[in-house]
Amino acid sequence: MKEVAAEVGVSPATVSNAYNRPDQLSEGLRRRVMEAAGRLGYTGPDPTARGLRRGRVGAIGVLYADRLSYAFADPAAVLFFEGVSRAAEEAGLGLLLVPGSISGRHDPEAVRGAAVDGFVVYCMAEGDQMMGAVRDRRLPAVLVDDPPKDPAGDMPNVSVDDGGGARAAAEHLVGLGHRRIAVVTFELAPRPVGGLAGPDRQAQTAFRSTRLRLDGYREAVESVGVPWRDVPVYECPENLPEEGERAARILLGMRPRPTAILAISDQLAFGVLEAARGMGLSVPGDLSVVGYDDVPEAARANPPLTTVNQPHVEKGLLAGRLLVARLGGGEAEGPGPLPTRLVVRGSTARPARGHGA
Amino acid sequence: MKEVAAEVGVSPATVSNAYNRPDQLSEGLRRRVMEAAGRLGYTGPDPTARGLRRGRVGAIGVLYADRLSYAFADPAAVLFFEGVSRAAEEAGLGLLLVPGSISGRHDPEAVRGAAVDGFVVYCMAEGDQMMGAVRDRRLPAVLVDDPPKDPAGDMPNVSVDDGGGARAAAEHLVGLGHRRIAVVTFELAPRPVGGLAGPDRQAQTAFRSTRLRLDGYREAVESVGVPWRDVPVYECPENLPEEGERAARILLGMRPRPTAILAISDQLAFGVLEAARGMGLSVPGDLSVVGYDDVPEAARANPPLTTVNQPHVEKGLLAGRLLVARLGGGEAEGPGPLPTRLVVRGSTARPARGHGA
DNA sequence: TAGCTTTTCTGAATCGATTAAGTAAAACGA
DNA sequence: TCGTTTTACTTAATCGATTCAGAAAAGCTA
Repeated sequence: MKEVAAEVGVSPATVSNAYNRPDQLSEGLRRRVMEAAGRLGYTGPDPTARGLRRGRVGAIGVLYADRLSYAFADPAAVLFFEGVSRAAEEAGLGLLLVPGSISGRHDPEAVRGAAVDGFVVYCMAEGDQMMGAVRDRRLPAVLVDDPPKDPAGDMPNVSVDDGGGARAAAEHLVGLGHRRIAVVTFELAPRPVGGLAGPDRQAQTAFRSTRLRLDGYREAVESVGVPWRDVPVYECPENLPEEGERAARILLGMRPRPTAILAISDQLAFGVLEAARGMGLSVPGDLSVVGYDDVPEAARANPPLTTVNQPHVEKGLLAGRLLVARLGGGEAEGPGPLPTRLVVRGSTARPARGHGA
Repeated sequence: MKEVAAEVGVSPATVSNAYNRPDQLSEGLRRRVMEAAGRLGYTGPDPTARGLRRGRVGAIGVLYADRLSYAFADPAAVLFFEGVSRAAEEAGLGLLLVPGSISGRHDPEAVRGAAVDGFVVYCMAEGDQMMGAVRDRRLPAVLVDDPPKDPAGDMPNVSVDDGGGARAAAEHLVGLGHRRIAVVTFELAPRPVGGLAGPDRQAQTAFRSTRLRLDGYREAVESVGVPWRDVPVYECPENLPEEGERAARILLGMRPRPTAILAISDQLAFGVLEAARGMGLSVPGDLSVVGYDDVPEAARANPPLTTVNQPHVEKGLLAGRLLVARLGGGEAEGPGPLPTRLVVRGSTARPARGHGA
């Protein structure tokens, strides 16, 4: 910029104005500045320097608890990102993806070094050290799905009615007459091992939305007199269809065999469907399956998956807009929990006779 | 930082060293600095200021031609991002998503303002003005899939064997005996209208990989004596299953009806499958369908989709690593075209009698 | 034409760090 | 004990812009 100023014979301040407030200088000079800039290959103010001086870098960070590559493998997370990116776009901001873990190690370093104006914190376990790092940055932040227990900070949050959605899913099954129900869930807490999760393990559930869903399932089955301890819960170490398949093969190998499976995500449900196919079980004839998320693929699955819709994109959009509002100095508060909705498709039906009660 | 320095009674340089080169000062002082920092709520050097001084901000930008929300809606793009994010993670860098279009307007502004150390340019049309903006930034950049015609810059690229993959797909169909083949493609050039694309429109194809695929199809069908003009090509304005469905309904309404459809992406192929279902056509009995990309859902589709596998994640990983190498000052060159591979599943078969020739 | 406002541009401080070069003190070798 | 190396810090320049408080020039009014 100094060079451009020298070339035109004006002060750097003027060049800066040429870019940032064209009304502050005469039309002719502005043209000359731009022309000289073009000649010297200057494309405008350096984003970093501008960021430093202005105190805003023009980007919002999305903090994801795990490795970024996991996030991209999860269609629900991707839908959420889509929403956030839309909000960022509206505000003309960039979107920096900030991993909570780097090469497998959980490390708040990325949070400290992220050049952003604020954070959208997604999918963070309660009490995660990452939250401390976010707070320390003293930047506006919006929490999604998992508001931490300590409400010390003034961070607003956006969440969905996870409990209600899960309850609706389970009520649908018990309403159809299912009594032998099994649950396939993803990580209950960071660094999971996988396998059947007894009461102890379930009590460790660190993700709020996960706990809410499990509680929702529980309420529904207990409401028809099925004790929760009779409902096997299989914890998958990763939210992948292959893991869901493995879990389902184990659950479906139990006797008496479950007549229905509640999967805590569509990804896992797809695996359950695959397992049923592989074991020669027809869905929904021999087995009913309910997913969670209602990702686009759910409608195209074979059979079309009954699942719980949650407004992922809207969730991201609202979280993003909320952050943008906070960036602007507002004290905007998060909306109440977003609605979830059971979508009945072709993967659920009454249990075959003799299996129900 | 100045405050911390004052608190401890040392110079700011020492505080900086405490964070960046702990070996430069005594253990005791370092502890005192850290302790004072904690007391004053200082979390370490400001990323922006550090970026300015060091000339590196610790982030790489992924430039996507369209709106970010479109990118997230495309599973292939998401897989690519996954690869790039993995490379970024390896190098301890952040990932900034840079939209080529903001609220629908194609605008290189985001490129100018992106605080990054380099770009991975994905899916850019040839001759896009965006490329000029990237070049002007004079940052290392890696081109993916669509190297622009002018090889003026020294930007390396990573691409896949799109022509070969497409040819294999079409050869598979003609090998099965199909002669009435139709093509469903996504945008041929920016700002598409959609509809049947005649030779004129096809000649405008601005995305290199798209043209390579179309050419691959063409070679294969012409090799068995079918003139390319007899192959209807339907251009969808967006890469969405719904668009593929609409396209297929139109193509399948033509008489004589095509016995096979080549879809240029799996997303579109899913729509084709849906259209066939809706029209009471069995796949592969009445209609064969081949996709492109081999996204995870392809294997789970009903029927499992025959498609062309391309290593999306690896492509992103290589592009990311290449950029990282360039960032380090290396002159690393891109690998040759990555292989594509036809994956035959359940959506293709010999045409029903009487429809072939 | 004097006095006043407006327009157009400049000077200089500032944002928050990094880093090469330099200095004072401590440790070391002979 | 003197010269030399090492250790532990500091000084001051720099990264590339923004922005506020003026100053000079121009335009306007009466």
